[in-house]
Amino acid sequence: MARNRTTVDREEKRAEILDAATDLFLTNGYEATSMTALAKAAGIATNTIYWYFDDKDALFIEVAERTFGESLAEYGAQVLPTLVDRLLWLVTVFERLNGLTATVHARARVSPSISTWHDDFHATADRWLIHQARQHLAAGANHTPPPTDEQLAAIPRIWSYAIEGMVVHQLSDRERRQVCETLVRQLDAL
Amino acid sequence: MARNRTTVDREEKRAEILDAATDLFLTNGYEATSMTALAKAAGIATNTIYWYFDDKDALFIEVAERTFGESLAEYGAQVLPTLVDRLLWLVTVFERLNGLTATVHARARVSPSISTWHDDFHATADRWLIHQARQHLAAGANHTPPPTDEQLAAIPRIWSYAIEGMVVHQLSDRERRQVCETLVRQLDAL
DNA sequence: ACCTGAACACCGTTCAAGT
DNA sequence: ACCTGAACACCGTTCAAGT
Repeated sequence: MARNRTTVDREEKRAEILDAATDLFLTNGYEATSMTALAKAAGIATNTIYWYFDDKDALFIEVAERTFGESLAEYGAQVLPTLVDRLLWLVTVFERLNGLTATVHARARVSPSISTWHDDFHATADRWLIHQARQHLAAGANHTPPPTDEQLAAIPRIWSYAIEGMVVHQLSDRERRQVCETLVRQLDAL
Repeated sequence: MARNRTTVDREEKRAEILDAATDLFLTNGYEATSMTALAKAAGIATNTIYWYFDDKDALFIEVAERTFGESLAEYGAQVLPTLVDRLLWLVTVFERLNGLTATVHARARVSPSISTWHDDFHATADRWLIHQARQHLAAGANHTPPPTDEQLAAIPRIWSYAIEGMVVHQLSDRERRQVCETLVRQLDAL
């Protein structure tokens, strides 16, 4: 029916704009990408973007969500035996987003939409990290006594801040491994 | 002599502009502060700023340097007996810079001047943090064997990323203390 | 419903002209 | 040497007008 046909077309057009935005945001950064340049890459007038998206921030959120989604899908297809490997993999996921991590933190202070998205993102990330920590500790089983929930509470924060910091400060592979190994060694020693 | 008189006047005028910039950057943020608003606050024409400073980034660097300098001066006048207290104090120093930490990371990707300043800043911070860690370990003296340099190498990075993360993500006092206590407990356990 | 040309209210920065 | 009015080349966003 016509209703359905239209909906499909709309999604296709949205996807085209998102493709261009993803490409430009990841290669040139958010601030360096103007709506005009984005429209030109998508082959439409600048203001047409506003018929499909609320504003530039909304575009950014969808780009970030899409990129993270793709990365998480790849995770299932991989074998990352150790916790150190899994943390290092997370760093590469964030690195793919290039300067977007710094952009999120800067824009979260002025944009309510990006701020709430950022909060949700960290809530999800924290759950994943605490799960990884528990799994790692259970596999080791060489500690007496096991750390309490209270003691583990700060772990996902320290880890996510470390991951963001490594990406933002562009550490080398060697330095990253050193940091991740220290993080895991410190968890074991807790 | 006239030479000297002129130099003094110039420094005074620079200081006036810096006062206005510090006030506006810290309360409204870097991006939200336009050169026009800044000029109005300083009581001069917008383009006059460019006779005293290269560009907006140069202004930012001087504001950041000045604010950190003042905070470090206060450090000497305080008594912070434990390492946890010292880390928590560092968080409040960064917090005073409001959203400027996120701005530094975002601008460092596009501005060479801010990038090199940022690198220098972290080099200094790393030396201070590693000194604090060593001092703390020496005071405790209840570990066998003491951690090697290799093992301590990642500590200043983990700490500075955690401090930046706590400020950027606006943790509560309680959460901050929890993170800092965990960081120190993990150092002791190393 | 979809798309656009033109305009709006900005932005950081430059430059010729003043004193 | 110091300061400015006016302009430059942008920016994200809006809106009336088209189809």
